[in-house]
Amino acid sequence: MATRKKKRPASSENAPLKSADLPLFDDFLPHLIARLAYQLNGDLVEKLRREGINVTRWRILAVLSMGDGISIKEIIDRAMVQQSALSRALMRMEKENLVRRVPRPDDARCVEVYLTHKGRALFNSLNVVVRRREQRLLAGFSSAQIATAFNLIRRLSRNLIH
Amino acid sequence: MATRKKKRPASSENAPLKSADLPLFDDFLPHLIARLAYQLNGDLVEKLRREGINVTRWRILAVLSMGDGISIKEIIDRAMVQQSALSRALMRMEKENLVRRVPRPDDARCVEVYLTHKGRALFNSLNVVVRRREQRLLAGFSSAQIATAFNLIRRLSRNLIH
DNA sequence: CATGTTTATATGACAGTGCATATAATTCTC
DNA sequence: GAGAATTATATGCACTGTCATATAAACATG
Repeated sequence: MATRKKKRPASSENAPLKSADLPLFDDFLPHLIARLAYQLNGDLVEKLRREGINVTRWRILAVLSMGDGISIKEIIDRAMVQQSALSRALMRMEKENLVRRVPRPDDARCVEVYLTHKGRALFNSLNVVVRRREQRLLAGFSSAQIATAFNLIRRLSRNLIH
Repeated sequence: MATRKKKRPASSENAPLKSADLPLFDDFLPHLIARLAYQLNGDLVEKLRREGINVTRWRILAVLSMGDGISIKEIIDRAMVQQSALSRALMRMEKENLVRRVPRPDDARCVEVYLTHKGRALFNSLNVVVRRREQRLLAGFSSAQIATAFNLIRRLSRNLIH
């Protein structure tokens, strides 16, 4: 699978080409990023499966571990989960005693979400394992290169903010 | 600054956990990459929705446009879609006349998948739009920086190959 | 303060996915 | 060349996610 033909970049513009001449995606950064994220995700899924949780739940736990008592609205962008999926996920997690949902006193529209002890313990135990992915990802990088990597990803991300 | 536009929920008042001491994910490269991919994905979904197709289908079209007549097995890793999901997606796409599935003559276990004219036309029309994402992503990058970006992402990806 | 608007979450309907496994074709081994 | 093992794809089932919309609370405005 790593045996893909290389392309000459800059040889021609985006003229309509025969499909055999189109190494379309190996030179397309969004695709490379999608692939990298896909690989990382597979890695993560595998680690979470042992504990029987999925990526959505992991992200929710992670967000909450950074600060409890926030509303669903506030979780959405941090956890990268849609409102509707989040709402359901949180209800399921409440049933399993991983989180607690409490109506906000001064605004009954909002629900404050808290980690339970069980939820926090689960996060902590998983975090140890999950954190190791970074080492493998950055294997062979000097600390200067690591800094470059962080800056680059952050800058790319910033470029996409509307 | 992945999270500049978000408001901190006044961490000092309601934090049994010292969230300020736990910059858990903004300094965690896998998470930054996941976020970047998430942003890109949202972008892509939006563009594809107008044509009524989803990301899975887009990836299948893209892979096939690079070279027809390959088997499902060969599509899996290129399209980043699981075998089972792929199998079904292709059946649905065949019903909509976007692809053709033909048993391979010398090995009837395999199915050769071909783009139809309609499928190829759809890909071409979408590709024009989708390709523009890269420009936005790389806005403000010098060509040297672009080269660095490609090298970095490729290197990170390579590190995850077992 | 009745009513329209906005904001936050929930939910019905249903498409899509993943896991485990079934089916079917090929290859291997003796 | 019969039976076991392997390979490629399909499928039943449960679950998750998405879209559109419902509900419900707070806010705004005359």
